[in-house]
Amino acid sequence: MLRSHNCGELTTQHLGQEVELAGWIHSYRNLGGLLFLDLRDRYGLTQLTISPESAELLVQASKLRQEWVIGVKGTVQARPETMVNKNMATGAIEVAVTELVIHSRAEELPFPIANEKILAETAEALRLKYRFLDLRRPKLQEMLAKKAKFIQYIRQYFIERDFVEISTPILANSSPEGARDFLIPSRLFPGKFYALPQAPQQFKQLLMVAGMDRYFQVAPCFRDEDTRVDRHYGEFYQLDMEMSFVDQEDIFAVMEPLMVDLTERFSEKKIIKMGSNNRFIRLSWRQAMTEYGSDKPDIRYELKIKALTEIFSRTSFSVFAESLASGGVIHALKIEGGAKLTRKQLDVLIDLAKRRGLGGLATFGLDTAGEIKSSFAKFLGDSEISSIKHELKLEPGDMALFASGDWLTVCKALGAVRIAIANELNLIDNNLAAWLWIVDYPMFEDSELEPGRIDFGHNPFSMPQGGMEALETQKPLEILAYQYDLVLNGFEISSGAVRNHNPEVMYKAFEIAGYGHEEVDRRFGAMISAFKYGAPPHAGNAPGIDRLLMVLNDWDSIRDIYAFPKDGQGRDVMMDSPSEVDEKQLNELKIKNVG
RNA sequence: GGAGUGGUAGUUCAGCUGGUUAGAACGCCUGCCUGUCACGCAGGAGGUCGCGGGUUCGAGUCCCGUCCAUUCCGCCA
Repeated sequence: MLRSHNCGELTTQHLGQEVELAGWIHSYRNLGGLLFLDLRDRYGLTQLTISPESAELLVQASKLRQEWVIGVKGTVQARPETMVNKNMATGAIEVAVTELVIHSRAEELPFPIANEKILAETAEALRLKYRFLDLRRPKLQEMLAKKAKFIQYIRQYFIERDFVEISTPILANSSPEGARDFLIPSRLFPGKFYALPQAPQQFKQLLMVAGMDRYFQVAPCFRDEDTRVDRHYGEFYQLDMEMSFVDQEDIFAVMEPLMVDLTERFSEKKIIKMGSNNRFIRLSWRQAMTEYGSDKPDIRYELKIKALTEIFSRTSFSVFAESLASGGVIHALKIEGGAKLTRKQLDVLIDLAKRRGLGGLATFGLDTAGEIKSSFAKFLGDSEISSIKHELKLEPGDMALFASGDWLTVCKALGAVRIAIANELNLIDNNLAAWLWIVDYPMFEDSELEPGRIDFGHNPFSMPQGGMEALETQKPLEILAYQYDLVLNGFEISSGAVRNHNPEVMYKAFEIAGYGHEEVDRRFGAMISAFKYGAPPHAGNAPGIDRLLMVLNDWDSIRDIYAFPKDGQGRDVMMDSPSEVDEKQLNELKIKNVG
């Protein structure tokens, strides 16, 4: 061993002991005759002193620089009483060095490691290129350790409940379930491709058919989509789980206690807004969209939206009247104390609404004296005005923003405005964790690409509520699915469903979305065929592990949660991937180099 | 794919309406310093102002193009 102790463990209990430490030089302070070094390793910092008794040692040590790796032998001694550093775990002691060995030197650093203030501002591109240096910071090391414990806890939870962890293939098949695939050319079958799995969806359902009725996996998932603050490029991990002979309630009953445990153990946040029986609140998709303008609403703050279409059914305000005539709706977002918003703040909000497809926002508020301040009250009748006040329970100082137009556009735009206001008015309490389920998703939706065509709303493998009968008798857009999302503080944490395990129902559902029998067989052949040999009813879901940890800890970026993340454009700037490959490799794969 | 913002020392930034030799802090180098912990003090090195073109007597500054970075949207469970 090149050390007897680590840099975080020595205390006054070790006084007088001869110890060996090793680590990086975090900082050095050369006072001429006396030299101090802070030695750092994963466990902490320990101050080393080199005093003039050994002139040779002092000369040797005066050449040391930041981030060199050294080993020392020395004696633990108490610091003089007035020199104790209370900000340091090992601040009561220091090690008087008697022997010093330099394990390796460091060039001038591309960015400062010891200076957190400057480091925090350092361009991410540079830190990613030197990720091994960035990872020397305690914050990132703690993150990696915490993530490991987090995953360990999850595994333990499922193992204790008789779930079996099963690995599914990484070399899988292209699946037309949403995102862009990563393709891997086959050498043995030129012209054919593997795809990295976007999720183990089909495999886990096949495991249910196989009878492994409780499955889970910390599953790597791959999607070739652009990054976001909460979306890492390319690869991420899901806690994938599936159960047989269960319904939606059973999945909730397994997931909720786990999420509560994880919140309590791995974040400082207090859980709020639990529903009855201490269970998570549930909102239907339609209700969430109407009241919060989002299918992943942040309910840590109120700011609710209200549908007020009825009030204006005979309005003479032409903007609203025209909207209603073309089947539109009118919703209002009430802002308590909103009358204090400045013209400039309102303009920003209106601009946001316009970018989200609205013509604008109409304002209706009461100043502190109770007088109406509104951009459109002059076009309204008395009964409309009193209905607005009554329905929104407007008090002096309050204000509401009105939007009219197509239902979904109004919902989404007001949802964006709602979030902007919460940020602007500091309504968000980061000490809270607000969990909820969004349920009753529509099975189908109007295609955004081809108006008039019908697409799956969410996941084609979900069981329609009402089963075959619903598919045959109800209007497609009115059919709901047993589909549920788990939401925390405005982030979608998980998505899941009761699966459709009946081949006939599946063919029918696909038929409605415009897929013929043969096409379904071609694309989902393995699964459909398996369902013809005795498939149990099953359901599951798959929380994103990285995103969950990020939200629980208020880490700013999903990239903080990976040891070696890709940058904003999906590159690994440290390893320089993606990169070009040898001609020989391309030839083996029968790929022509077009570059 | 679209839009916004930015690019000046190793790093983080300043540089007003165009004007002499482009600055600061930290880091780096040299010297001094025996209780520092953001050590202190003195001195020094370090710059193709992203790149190309243009306007001008004169461009880090203005204009055009281009590349790169970054945020949001599109996309995405």
